[in-house]
Amino acid sequence: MPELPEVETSRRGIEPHILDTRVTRIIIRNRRLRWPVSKTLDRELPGNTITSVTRRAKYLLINTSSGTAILHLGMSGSVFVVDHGTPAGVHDHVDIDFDSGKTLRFRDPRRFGSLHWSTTPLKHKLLVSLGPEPLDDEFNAIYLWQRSRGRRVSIKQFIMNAAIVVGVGNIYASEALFMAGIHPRRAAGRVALPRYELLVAAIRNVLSSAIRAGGTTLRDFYGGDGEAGYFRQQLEAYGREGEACRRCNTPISAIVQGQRSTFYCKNCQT
DNA sequence: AAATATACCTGACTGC
DNA sequence: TGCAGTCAGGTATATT
Repeated sequence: MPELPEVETSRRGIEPHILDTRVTRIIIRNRRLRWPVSKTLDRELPGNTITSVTRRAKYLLINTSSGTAILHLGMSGSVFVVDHGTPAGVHDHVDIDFDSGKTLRFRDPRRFGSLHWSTTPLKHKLLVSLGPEPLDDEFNAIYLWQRSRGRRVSIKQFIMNAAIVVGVGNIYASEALFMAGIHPRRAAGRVALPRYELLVAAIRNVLSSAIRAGGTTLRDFYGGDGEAGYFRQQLEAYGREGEACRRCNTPISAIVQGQRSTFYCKNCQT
């Protein structure tokens, strides 16, 4: 599943292949993604040259001088570069052809992904209310502490709220709270500033090491499926119910919060 | 306003 | 071996 590190890895992977090349056509085999893909995209994208590929939260922004394609990979999406004419599979919903002979292909079995066209992408409805990037300086302990005052929502749901901070998915939320020693059910408003220092460091740490891992295992991303469980072996809490905590040997507990599974150590996290 | 539930979708897995 | 049922998960949106 594409977490922020995989989206960033995808960005780094595709950009050199499509930068400064011109879109010759777009083929949309299935418009029924999370939202129907508008025909505006078919009309506006072809003919433009790619100026950069950037990322905001888990959105990939494929920029041209006259507008931006906004792509979200959802739960099961991936993008990769193939040669023109490579046969498409059943879940290959969109192809963007370039004058280089290459095709950028979007594959998404569960169709939770989305694709939009915008001339002002950062003001797009989907992006305008997003919180800071977890690896930027404006995401820090004081910021989190201030935003959390008076909030009774659990700390886990708080850090997964994209209006607070983007890019912390279900897996990394459990991991970061484990690293910081904070109980996932604790109210966000009852976490003290020093513990937010630990939490911010943990979030940065887990995301940046996953980006490094992603860069390694997704090396042959193009044409591959890119779904390798590159971070599996590094997980300390997620998916380890009943297994020994690596710190204290207490069996890891599993609970459900907001319809999502949470894993934690009831001895180490308070 | 904040918190919580729901919807979207299908591959992988479980139990009969 | 097949089949029905369950689960997973990002996030906008609806509901409480």
